[in-house]
Amino acid sequence: RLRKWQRKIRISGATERNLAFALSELDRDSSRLGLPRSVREAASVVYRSAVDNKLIRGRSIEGVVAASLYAACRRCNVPRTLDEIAEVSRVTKKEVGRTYRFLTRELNIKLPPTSPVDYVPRFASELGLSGEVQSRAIEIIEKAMEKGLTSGRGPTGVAAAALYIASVLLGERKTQRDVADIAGVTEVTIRNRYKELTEQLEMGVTL
Amino acid sequence: MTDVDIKIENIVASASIGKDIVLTEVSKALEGVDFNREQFPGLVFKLKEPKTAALIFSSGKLVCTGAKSIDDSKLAIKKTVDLMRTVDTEIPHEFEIKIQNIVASANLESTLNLEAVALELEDTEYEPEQFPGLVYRLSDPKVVLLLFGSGKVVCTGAKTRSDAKLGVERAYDRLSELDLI
DNA sequence: GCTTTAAAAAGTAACAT
DNA sequence: ATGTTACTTTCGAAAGC
Repeated sequence: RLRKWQRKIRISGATERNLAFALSELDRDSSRLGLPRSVREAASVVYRSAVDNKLIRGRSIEGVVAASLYAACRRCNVPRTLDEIAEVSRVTKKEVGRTYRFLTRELNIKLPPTSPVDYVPRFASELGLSGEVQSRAIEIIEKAMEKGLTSGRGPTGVAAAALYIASVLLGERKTQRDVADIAGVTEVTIRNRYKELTEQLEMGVTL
Repeated sequence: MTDVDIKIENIVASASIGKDIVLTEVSKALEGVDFNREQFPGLVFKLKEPKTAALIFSSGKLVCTGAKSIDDSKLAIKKTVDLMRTVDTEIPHEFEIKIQNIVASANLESTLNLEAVALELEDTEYEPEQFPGLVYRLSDPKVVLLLFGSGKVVCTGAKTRSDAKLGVERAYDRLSELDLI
């Protein structure tokens, strides 16, 4: 009896220790990404349910924390790319993605693919672009989605191209290099996306 | 059932010549062999015709990849084993060959709105941030399909040509039922 | 899970011209 | 600015870490 009791204490002690470690890891990653407390809390909810459902087995705490954070960012419409999550955590992009798939499947979390629209506010503010440019970029993205121009394309590339076009149209022009750097894509990608958007959507040869 | 043409792009097959072999000996009969025991336990041999690659293990088992038809896959294995037999006459002439995986491509001839497919179709994964194709897992036949916005498709996991074809056709019909084609 | 092989799809990236 | 090469995803077998 006594042995069993002591063992339980030891286990719960380890559980608490692990949770404390996970939460500190979550705080570290979140602050490095400049995420609001609400997102961090959403991530901790995901992490705790992963623990409750015994999904940590065979996985690193860091990996599950990173994947929980990635999922929370998407759910809260303030997405971070797998690369950005991998940069601040000490988990590879591959493992964050793999653990994310595992968690969403096991916890029945159904998240639609990230919309390029969700990247607009962050990229725009980092580029110092106005609310008007943001609205125009979002209009462009919505038109693009209706015409199936976003299928298979990276959300950040689409958001970057839409912001670039909107900035030019509204006289707040930014260089492709600046937009590319902030969106984390190459100039070639912005060029490919805006060529497609300006051609397939009504826009004239305004660039 | 809608008929859709498929093209076999790659075949993975395995075989077992019932006898253990000494890889360093067998490698003398093969040209351009790669072998790093620390890196990988198998000996890598590339055959010119049919253009395939074989992984040969000391247990006498081998894996052949790259063939574009079942006949070519079997022919490639037979040719490789014939070469091995020049330095090990004990290797039997009869042994079993098993097709393990067939990769095929097809065209649905209709563009797809992947975000819509991801919402309506069951058992799918779509993460455009990572890969432009949508992953669709079918249980019967048990194959995995990669669907692209262009309407092009890749089917993998099938062990027979008919299962690969059936998989593509079932996917096509399912997309039709859901008005996603 | 990793290591090695081959192959297609379409997008993106890295480096060269 | 364009071109080439290469990596992302899916699958399976092999022997062993």
